Amino acid sequence: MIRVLLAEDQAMVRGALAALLTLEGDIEIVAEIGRGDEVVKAALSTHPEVALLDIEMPGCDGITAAARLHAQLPGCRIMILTTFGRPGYLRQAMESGVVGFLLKDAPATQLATAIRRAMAGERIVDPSLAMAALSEGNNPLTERERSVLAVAKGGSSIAEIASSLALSEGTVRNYLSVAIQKMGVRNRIEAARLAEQKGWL
Amino acid sequence: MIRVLLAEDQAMVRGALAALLTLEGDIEIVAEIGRGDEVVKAALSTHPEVALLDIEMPGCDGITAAARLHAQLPGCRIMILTTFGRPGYLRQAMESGVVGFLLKDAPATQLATAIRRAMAGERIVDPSLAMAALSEGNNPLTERERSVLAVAKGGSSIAEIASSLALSEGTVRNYLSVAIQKMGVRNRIEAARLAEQKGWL
DNA sequence: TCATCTAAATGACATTTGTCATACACAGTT
DNA sequence: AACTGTGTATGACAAATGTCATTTAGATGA
Repeated sequence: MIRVLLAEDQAMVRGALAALLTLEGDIEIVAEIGRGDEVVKAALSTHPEVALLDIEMPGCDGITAAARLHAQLPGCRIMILTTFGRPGYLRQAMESGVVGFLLKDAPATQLATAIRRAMAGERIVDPSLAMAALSEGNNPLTERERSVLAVAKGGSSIAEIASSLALSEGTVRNYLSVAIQKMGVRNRIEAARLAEQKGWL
Repeated sequence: MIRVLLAEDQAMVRGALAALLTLEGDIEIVAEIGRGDEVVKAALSTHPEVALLDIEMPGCDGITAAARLHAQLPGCRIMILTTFGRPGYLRQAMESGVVGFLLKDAPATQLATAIRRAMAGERIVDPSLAMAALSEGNNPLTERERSVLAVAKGGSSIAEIASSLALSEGTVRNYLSVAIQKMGVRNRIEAARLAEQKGWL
């Protein structure tokens, strides 16, 4: 039996995935969690061989959870199972010790297969996502541009961004302006959108 | 056996939900669809007794699909199963002939129960959502304000919104200004966000 | 018919935003 | 010590945006 930990915030989806995996004779769900910050604790007490993590979770996001889990329990194979095919996430995930990256758009049958392949030591990446990651290239934004965009995303005014980051308004405008040009969009709303969509946060 | 149609765009979630329901002895999935605009066709050929629709789907959204399905096959009990607990959606859904509204945040066990209760002629609404709908009150936006906000949501400039709706720029500014004041926010980005979040689209 | 209402438009105005040139401090290199 | 790059800041300016008073043209209704 392959011992699997399942972390996904939507209870119904989590339960459904558990049902799906339980139908496979060789897979056993040893932990079900709905928050990112409880992953490590649950893993330490249940010793899963494979951990399946969603990215969007309350507490902490799946990629952060993956990094922590990898540090604490390096023997556990971590797979990300998520809605978002942002190439930037794939890169971050791979740097966090993740061995597989599946999309919820993939057929349900692939999930069990992927788990078995992960157990066999393979790396699993959704092929369409891998292609996208290659063609996307790297994050063109600097650290500061990212942080400014992250705040701008919420719809704040320049003045609010400036005070929330302890920068001057002019500086904030500069970063936004540069980011807007780098991404070839026309205002900070589109810039924030695009950056988020690509996983460049 | 209760004949169920399942429409949900993420293949893995769809498959998992199907597995979950199939475990129940009295439920049979007669159709699985990943697009809103294929719901009616599938229903006409498989005659489900209950249809489970997600809101976010390619082709057309679940609420529109519900309205069409209700018109074509009034005997089929339609339930919305979705991520978004926007009270505005609940109202629209109820006006579209839907008998139940469940959130994916609810425990997995509730799904089968809800299906059986729908078959028994009950209306099923997630209690937390019903409360929210009551306390939220009504959509304060006029038709035009809504359409302008719907375009603004994508990050377009005023000029783009104006041409896309065949209105003058000044008029668009007026509508946005009124909407911004009605909602007590500070710019159209926040206004669009808030309106969407409340399901006031 | 007249009064009223609404959607749409206009124009004026202040504020916010995006762009750009420039400056300065600091760290790391050469 | 001089050079380079980066992060931060200023100030100036044009363009976009938000606000407001006012107008026009249809539609509705008494």
